[in-house]
Amino acid sequence: MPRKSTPKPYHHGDLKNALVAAGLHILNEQGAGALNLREVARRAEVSHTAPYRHFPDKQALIAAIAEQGFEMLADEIRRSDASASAGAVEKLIAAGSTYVMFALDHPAHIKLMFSRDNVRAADSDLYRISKFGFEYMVRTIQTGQQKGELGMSDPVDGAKHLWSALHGLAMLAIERQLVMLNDLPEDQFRAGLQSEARALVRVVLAGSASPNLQKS
Amino acid sequence: MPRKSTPKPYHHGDLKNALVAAGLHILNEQGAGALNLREVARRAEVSHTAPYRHFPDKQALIAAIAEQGFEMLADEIRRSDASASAGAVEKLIAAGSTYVMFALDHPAHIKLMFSRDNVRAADSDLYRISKFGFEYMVRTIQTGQQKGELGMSDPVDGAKHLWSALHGLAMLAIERQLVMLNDLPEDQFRAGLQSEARALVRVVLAGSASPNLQKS
DNA sequence: ACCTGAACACCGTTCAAGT
DNA sequence: ACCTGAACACCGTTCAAGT
Repeated sequence: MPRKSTPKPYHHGDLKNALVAAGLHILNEQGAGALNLREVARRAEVSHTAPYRHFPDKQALIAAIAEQGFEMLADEIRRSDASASAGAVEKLIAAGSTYVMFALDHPAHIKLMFSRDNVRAADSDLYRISKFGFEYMVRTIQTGQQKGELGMSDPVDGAKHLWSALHGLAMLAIERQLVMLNDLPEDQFRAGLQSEARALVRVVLAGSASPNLQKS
Repeated sequence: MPRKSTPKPYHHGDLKNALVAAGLHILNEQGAGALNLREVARRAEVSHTAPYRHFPDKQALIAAIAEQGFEMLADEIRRSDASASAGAVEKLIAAGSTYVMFALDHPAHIKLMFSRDNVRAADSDLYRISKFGFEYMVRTIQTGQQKGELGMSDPVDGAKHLWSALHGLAMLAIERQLVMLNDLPEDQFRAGLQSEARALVRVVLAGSASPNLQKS
């Protein structure tokens, strides 16, 4: 008899990806506290030991979920680059805003992505993709300098400052540490944070271009 | 017979504080993964149910540990303020560097302090002390403006930008995301990060003072 | 090759007792 | 008032079996 289209979704072919998808779902719906191997197995409808056929331990599954997160973030940055207008400043503002909005939309996921406790360093694919955002900023700054749109001295320093500022804003936002935004309704929180992100990129770019910064 | 000076350290008087101290010790020595109630009880040499006489649940103990962390951080910022020279820029650079160095010295602790998963919002003492750093920056910026040392428009915006940048740098540093520092030996990592923190404060202050930042 | 059920050590929490 | 031991539900991981 021919297989129906939805009887046993995996159980054989693609359990590995199904487990990652299940983990992602749990992370988004129930948060990091609910992300455990047995729950993942339950959602994928396999026994609680089945995941061990595909991942050596819990950390390996989490690393795979983190990698998927960095790929999602890289996709969004590429999309933001494509739809932003041509100038380097505009592209950096768009990418910065995208980074912070990604964090707001996937708070548990981005915390997991940047948690050394959860994510082993060993995986080189994970390492590579985790640097995408930073390298995008370096490249965009370099291009902007060549076109005379940015007055910054060192692109790597500039990207470091931008990334620090954006990452900090994102983390403080998802931990509800930004008092001025906390009491706003969901949609205004989002709009307010986006505006903060854009302003922050402008401030860092302006500061990086400022000539009178002696070393210390 | 008279009590010796070290036989049963608590068991009565101050178990609550002893539990917080034990938790702190575990956090610093073994990391967040090892911080659980039974381990805390073991280190305090009481039964694994004794903590429930002082904290309703694990989260309450963690909130107390977080509060202690914010108090330690506030102390360090006060110390930094006292020893920095008089100018607002110097004070902000010193405080920013102090913030980042605190994170480097207590990585598990500061992650716990800023983790909404672990720390309930309910405790008003905790809430108050958690705002100390931000409010210090607002006050210092205001003073600097009054003395004409800072050209910034809004002190709250300035403090927000500074805090975001410093918090981001601190988090990225402790998660070993700053590639350019990772391969350095411990002491050079520390020195490099401190230099980054100081440079970052200068950049944000310069950018905040920059006149040509139109709203978006 | 891939999956399962029993089993072990461990944790958070509750509860009936002990002093 | 404060502390303890037994007990329960739950998790990560291992292992001997099953198809």
